[in-house]
Amino acid sequence: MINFTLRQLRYFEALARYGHFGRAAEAAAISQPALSMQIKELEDSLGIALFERGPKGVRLTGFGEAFAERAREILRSVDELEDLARASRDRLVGRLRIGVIPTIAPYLLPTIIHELTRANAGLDIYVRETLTNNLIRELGDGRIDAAIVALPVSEPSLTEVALFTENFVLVRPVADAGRPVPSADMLREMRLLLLEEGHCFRDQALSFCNIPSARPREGLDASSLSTLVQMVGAGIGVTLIPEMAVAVETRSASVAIARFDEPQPARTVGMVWRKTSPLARQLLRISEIVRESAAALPTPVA
Amino acid sequence: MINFTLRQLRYFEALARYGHFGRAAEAAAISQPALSMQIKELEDSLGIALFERGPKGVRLTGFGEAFAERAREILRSVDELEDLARASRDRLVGRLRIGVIPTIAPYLLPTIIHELTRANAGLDIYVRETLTNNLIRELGDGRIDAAIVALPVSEPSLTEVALFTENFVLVRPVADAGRPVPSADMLREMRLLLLEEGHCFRDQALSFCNIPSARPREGLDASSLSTLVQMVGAGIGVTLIPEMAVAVETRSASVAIARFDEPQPARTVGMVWRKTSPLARQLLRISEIVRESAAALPTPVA
DNA sequence: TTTTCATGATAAGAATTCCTGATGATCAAT
DNA sequence: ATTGATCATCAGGAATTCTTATCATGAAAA
Repeated sequence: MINFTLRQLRYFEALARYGHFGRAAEAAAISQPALSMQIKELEDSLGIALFERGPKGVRLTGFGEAFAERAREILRSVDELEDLARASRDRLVGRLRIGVIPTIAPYLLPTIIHELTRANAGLDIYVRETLTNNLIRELGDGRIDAAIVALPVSEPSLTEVALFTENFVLVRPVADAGRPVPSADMLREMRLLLLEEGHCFRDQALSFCNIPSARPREGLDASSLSTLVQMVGAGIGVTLIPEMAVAVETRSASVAIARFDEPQPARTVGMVWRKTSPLARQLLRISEIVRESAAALPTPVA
Repeated sequence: MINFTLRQLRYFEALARYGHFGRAAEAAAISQPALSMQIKELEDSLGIALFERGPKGVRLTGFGEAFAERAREILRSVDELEDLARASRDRLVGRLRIGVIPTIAPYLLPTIIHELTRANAGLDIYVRETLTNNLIRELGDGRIDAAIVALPVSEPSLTEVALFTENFVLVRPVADAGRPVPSADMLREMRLLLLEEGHCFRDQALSFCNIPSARPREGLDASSLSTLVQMVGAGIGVTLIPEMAVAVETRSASVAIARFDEPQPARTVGMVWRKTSPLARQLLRISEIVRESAAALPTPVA
């Protein structure tokens, strides 16, 4: 059974380079007998001589030369692998799989993807956009590395850090623009358009209005904030959207935006990952980048 | 200082493959704690986690996957290197540099090169044709691996093995064809054509005639047996050639060949190499191939 | 919940490997 | 012959690696 070690390859390389046990041993920072033994062991395990010993030094055999060529290549690969490790130690490298809920993704992702790739060249970012429940499950399965969702998640196996808090604003037809801002109770009596079941934002909006989320509601639910705003523009009703969505969603729709009186409805957005994730340190740094990116987004004047 | 071992790489590969310490340890034929320790050591030396531990097994991190890809490549190269060693153990491989003296080379080389490459596919044969002195020097310098010369060489640092003994035959003009074969003493009085100084064959011929080789001689010396035979054909004199040369050299010249009476002049041809050469075993086998090749050569009828 | 099971980590001692320093053997040059 | 240089060998000790036994943790089952 042939079985040499990287150490032997390194010693071999030194001896091939110097052609002299004493000097090669010095270069390898070991004693000459240690080098002799390792070379001998290497040759024995290979069953073929690598060097021809002479009184004035040693010389590679024909096989030794072929061996040296491949050995150097292996040592080079090993060095590169070590370099890769060194370079990856603090930087995030390779693949980052991040999940984001649909009511955040379209507004936050362009910025944070840009910031992350800028800060970490060579980082491949995969994005998964789906409902919170799915994200939590995929996080547990190791299908994604982190998720950006509304807090709290309250999974003991997950670490969660808050990123920012955002208010919800009222979206109503332009005709209503000047009218007073309705209270939560008034809102309950209005025709309130909401997202489909499963979106946490739907539950948050209902909660603000003190409406039990289980209660069946008349009217169609929308599958995206964009659709909701279009429906408001068509005069079907009113809705709430997170303020982060205002800039994007009201660009092409003729609707009026109004802030609620204090206490404004709001939600806390955070990032979560497995407590056991070895990326914990890097994920914490990423969460900071995301926080800064979010803070830099334009706030709607309302 | 990062410094991992091939062993760690192999263990890592097993764990990456099985995703389970126990099964990977079994596959690597070690205990589970031993695997745990080596993986931990590897991760510590890299300064970055390779696996994410979970209660139902382990999973590669993003960096772990990049690492695995390169690690597998390294392990593959190592395997190939071991294969190379195994394949080279008994077979002669790579480069064989062999020297042959000019009075043998043209007659023996075609056959033995053919035989050697047939027996050892992948063997590159380099041939050096020069005088014995040069061959011995180049042998000592490691510029060639073996030499085929007339014995004895009497260098204590060299191993010499006899290959075959060949007689010398007389080459004389066709007009002399029927005449009795001259004795060594008679030969001394005839016009004997010889090779230049430095050829051992010149000394061997002179020795047969009991002529001191130091004595200056009239007439031009030839640089090859071929020229000698041409000169005989032109009626300039007579000469001796090794019987191995007869078939080739008398093909196109009109000369007569005659064997001497016993004891016929002869020389022993052998192969020599450095005693320290690690190719010793293979060279001995090669010498046998050469011996057989020589024996198979057609003997002149004379 | 409590128990059980599976998984990886840790600890202690034994086995193995590796290294150092001293010495030996060989060869060449003086 | 003597000296100097070179590589091999040896013995003892240091370092590494392995095994067995045990622990800690979390998930599944009762």
